[in-house]
Amino acid sequence: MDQAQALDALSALAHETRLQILRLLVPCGQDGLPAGEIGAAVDCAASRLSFHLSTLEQAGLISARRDGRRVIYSARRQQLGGLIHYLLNDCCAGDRTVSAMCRAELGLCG
Amino acid sequence: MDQAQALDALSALAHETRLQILRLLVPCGQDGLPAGEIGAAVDCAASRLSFHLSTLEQAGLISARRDGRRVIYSARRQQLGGLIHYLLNDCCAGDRTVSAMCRAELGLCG
DNA sequence: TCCATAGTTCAACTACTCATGAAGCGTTGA
DNA sequence: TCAACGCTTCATGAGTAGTTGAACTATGGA
Repeated sequence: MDQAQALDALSALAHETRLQILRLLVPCGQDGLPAGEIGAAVDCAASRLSFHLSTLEQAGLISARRDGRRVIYSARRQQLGGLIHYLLNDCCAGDRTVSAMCRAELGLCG
Repeated sequence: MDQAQALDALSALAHETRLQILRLLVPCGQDGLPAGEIGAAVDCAASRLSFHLSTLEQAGLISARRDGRRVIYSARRQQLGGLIHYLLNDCCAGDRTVSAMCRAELGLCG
């Protein structure tokens, strides 16, 4: 992930509804959720939801596939990992204070 | 860090100049850099720079102190770590794919 | 006290993002 | 083939973020 991609991803995440959508989709893995269920969960009108989903998709953070008349969205977890990787490595240059904050989450020995 | 703080931080980071500023400040640690040097490094007019610095400061990502007639800015690395922690833990719920992407940066044994 | 330096704040403008409702497109079942 | 469903796209308007240059504040030195 380069700076331009990271900026796209950060912009996409910097919105309450879209962050909510991602938090909803990550645990669902590859199965994902249809747009309608996402809209109900985040209490969002169809057209607005579609806008937010397309923003997330353009940023590479989610992907869509059609299943009959429904469209299933799922989180692209590699891209999310890539963003965090970018923040840690390229942006924070492996800074000790920053990385120490993250170790507990990753079951580390360091 | 809660969702509101994370959203502030993400918004602040989602701008090329501000991301550049942070990448500049992190390696400087507590010493930080005066506004003038930051402006020269990121090629940014004074008033615009001041605007971006205040955005980063309001988001809690940098802090300012006066030194004579200069104002020294330094990265608040704990907040940066907190944001990454939030993305890993609260947003991605410790997802395996996401955390695997980050392990290499942290010198992990897992 | 006066001037120069270092930054910040303000006002005006531009550009972009977001929300809304209506119209449109693709799919399914009668 | 027609209506219903699920979702997307479009047009519009409101609000917000970003840029610019001028004016302002604070500090230090002559």
